[in-house]
Amino acid sequence: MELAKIYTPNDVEDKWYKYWLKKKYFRSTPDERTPYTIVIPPPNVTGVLHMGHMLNNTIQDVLIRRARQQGKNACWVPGTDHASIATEAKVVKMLADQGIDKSTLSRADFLEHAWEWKNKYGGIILEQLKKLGCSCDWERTKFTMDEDLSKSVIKVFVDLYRKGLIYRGTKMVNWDCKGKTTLSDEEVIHKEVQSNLYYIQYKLVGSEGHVTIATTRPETIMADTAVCVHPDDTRYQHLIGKKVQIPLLGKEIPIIADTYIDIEFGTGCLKVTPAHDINDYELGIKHGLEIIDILNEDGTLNKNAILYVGKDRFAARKEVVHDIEAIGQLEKVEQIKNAVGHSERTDAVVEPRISTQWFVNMKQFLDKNPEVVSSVMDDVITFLPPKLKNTYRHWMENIRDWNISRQLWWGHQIPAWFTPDGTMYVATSLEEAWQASLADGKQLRKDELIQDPDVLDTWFSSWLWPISVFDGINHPNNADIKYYYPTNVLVTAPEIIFFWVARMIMAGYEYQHVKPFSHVYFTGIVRDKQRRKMSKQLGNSPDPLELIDKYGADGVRIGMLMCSPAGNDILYDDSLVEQGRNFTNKIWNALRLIKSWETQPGDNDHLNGVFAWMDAKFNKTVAEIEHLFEEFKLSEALMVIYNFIWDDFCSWYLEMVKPVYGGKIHIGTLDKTVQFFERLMRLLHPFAPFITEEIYHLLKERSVGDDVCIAPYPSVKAFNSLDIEYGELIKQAITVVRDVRNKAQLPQKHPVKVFIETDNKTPYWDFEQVLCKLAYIEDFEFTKIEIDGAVTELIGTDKAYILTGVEMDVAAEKKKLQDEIAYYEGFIHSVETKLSNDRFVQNAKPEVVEKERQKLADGRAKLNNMKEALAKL
RNA sequence: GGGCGUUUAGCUCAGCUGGUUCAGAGCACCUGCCUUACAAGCAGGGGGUCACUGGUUCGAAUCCAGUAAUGCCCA
Repeated sequence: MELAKIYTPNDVEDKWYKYWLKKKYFRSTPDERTPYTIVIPPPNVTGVLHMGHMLNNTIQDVLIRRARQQGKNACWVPGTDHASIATEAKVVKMLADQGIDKSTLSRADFLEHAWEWKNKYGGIILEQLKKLGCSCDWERTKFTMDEDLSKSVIKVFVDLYRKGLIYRGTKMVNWDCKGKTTLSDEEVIHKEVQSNLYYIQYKLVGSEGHVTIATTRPETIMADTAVCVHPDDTRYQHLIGKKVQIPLLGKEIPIIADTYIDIEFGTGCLKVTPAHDINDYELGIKHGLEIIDILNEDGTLNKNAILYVGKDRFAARKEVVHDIEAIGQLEKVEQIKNAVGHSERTDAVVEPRISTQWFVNMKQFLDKNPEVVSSVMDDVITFLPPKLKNTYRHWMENIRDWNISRQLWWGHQIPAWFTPDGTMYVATSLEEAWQASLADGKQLRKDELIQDPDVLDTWFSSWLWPISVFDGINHPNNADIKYYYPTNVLVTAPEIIFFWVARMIMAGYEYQHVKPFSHVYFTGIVRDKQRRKMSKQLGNSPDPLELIDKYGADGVRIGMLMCSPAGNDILYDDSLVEQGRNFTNKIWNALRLIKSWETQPGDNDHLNGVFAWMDAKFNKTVAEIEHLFEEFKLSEALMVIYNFIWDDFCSWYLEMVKPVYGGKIHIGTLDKTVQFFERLMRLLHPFAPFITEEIYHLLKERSVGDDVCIAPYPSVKAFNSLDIEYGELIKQAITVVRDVRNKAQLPQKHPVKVFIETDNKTPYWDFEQVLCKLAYIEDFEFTKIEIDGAVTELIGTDKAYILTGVEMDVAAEKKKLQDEIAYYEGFIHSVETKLSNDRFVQNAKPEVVEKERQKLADGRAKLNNMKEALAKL
């Protein structure tokens, strides 16, 4: 068989992915096996695969594939969410490009366009996940606006409303002028920016003089309804109760006093704008001030502003400043740094705005479900890394009500209907609402009931995800939800901790009375080498599909995972995926080597030690990996496998069993080797699904259904550590001999004679041929005496005399020995000091003391050997 | 301003509830090799006062306190 010299992943990957799908290996239905469930954190339906997704989904796939191999019923549910704001924005833009203005469309027409768009472009990301090798049960693919999921959302809304956990209220909310909708607090990103602090004079009414206020938002002066000072502030005390005039506008407003004012900040005199600042709003309520809203939904000034009507808030700001300066009432401008809220989706500067919205009463919700906090704090749900528990608790303790209404069309329309007299009916359908109104004695036609035009926050759908994908809201006891819930692990980014993790836990306890998942694995953020977050705007992110194309999905997966412990950011660099690709190539070439061997009968007893070593070491490695998986240390587990395959298997094992040039291999050795290789492929498969499947099948003919994808994952088995010790000793011996040659600048194959002085000849007997082959030893013997003219080296506590046949550099040899003697003398000294310290011997644990004694004995033996050798020189 | 974290090799990170002269891995770097599986490779090698200061202890990278840098979240 001809195998390419370099591994080419592309064909291999497509082939096997199709094969797995055909065999329905990713399909899961409830049965008697233990379930292992992961629900994908649904990406936006508008989304395309980015580096963060790659990392996140690789981790999920590793976990799910391993579980599948372990014989669990592995179920990974894929899907997308409808992303109200982002999707609506895209559709609006698409329509605008076609010359259609959204405002000219009816809601129904708009939604038709939106669905059309979704069906055409939505879910690209799911196709991309297939390229990455993700083993989702695609038959279970869900979308938050599917019929059953929508029903779940409406049902939950009505239920929570009836329980008094959802209310409608007028409050100061975050307004996104670009998206023209409110946002929840979590959707507002505070960014530190340079701002101007304008000092503006307000003239006193009825007397000379003025007060000066400081503001970063001068365009809001038209909405001022008071000026406020601290009652103890001696600068202003005499002015309390008087009036000032708003510049330009000339309107008179009172000077009020409140202890809320920070005397130190600015001038200690605050303009109060109840409609456009949350704190001012509170002040306004307290002092009964008028609330004047001067902003339109798109951020332009409305007629209430009287001046600058129709102008954008930022344009108005400039003009206000300019005009105030012109009338000499701009005192000064200072540069300050302040945090300004931006919309997570549109990046528009968020305006505080009074409006009537729907809220979830979070405090009450948590009081009702105390497990939401305790489950995380008590590790009923474990967080990885655990440090995020604190963040979680802190948020929970300072939680504010969740604004769940959005002024959009794309999403779940709020199931509340209003009668012409303003009575509201919350119900799962118009029919139900109408019936309720009839019961109230209202004589209305159905079409007189008007539904609230707003939709629900997308997160109000996705918080139900672990339940709703199994239809557990509509059918609480169906077979799926009973079998798959709670899920095992949620893999997500730390940025989502409040949006998702927290709220999924809330929904889980409210509706299933059980946690939604047992573990939450927080991935890091993928950044570039300069630690900048990867983003489209910066253009610092590679295209994931190009990467897969160039390095192979396995290479990319390995590269991404190699260096990303839970919670740590990953600093992406091409060299990572390059390393991944190199590794796949290494494996490929190991296969090529094995496939090139021709077999012959005979015996291979001389390799028994090698087999025993490899076997024991494999089992030891499996145990290590098992342990690392338990702690979700996937990077480390991968690294262990990487080293085992590259070093132990390729660099040592294969070299040991490899026939000499032109020679043939014993059939039993080939069988053994194929077995080892196969076990390694099973071990590696969760990380690199494609190449492992390919190799698994190239290693030998397989019967139907014998695929690595479902082959048992190697389990922990007992092993004899002596087998490992012997192998490691021989490796050391080989290295020592090579090193002697190297130091003497002799060619690698320069023949040498080696004499070993040892108490235990077994390892040398077991490995003699291998030792001689790899170290190019011409003649190997045991000895009980010094060998003249030989370089002396230690292999553990054994002594090796190496005759190179070349005059040795006595001075260098002496120097080497002297250095080592000095080292061991120091070592022995330190151990002796420790042991002669009574307090150590008395206080330390007995096994620790025993260990120290052992160290001392070992050290002394070695020292003696070296001293003797030195004396001979 | 409040809270949480981090600081170990040039880079990215391991180092569990103190106990091998404990300082480790991968990458990068240096030296020598195109040795018929692999130069996407092989054989070797150098490199760190564990941020700083003090404390606890027989013993500290590890525990405690303070300092300094830095990051994240919230306001």
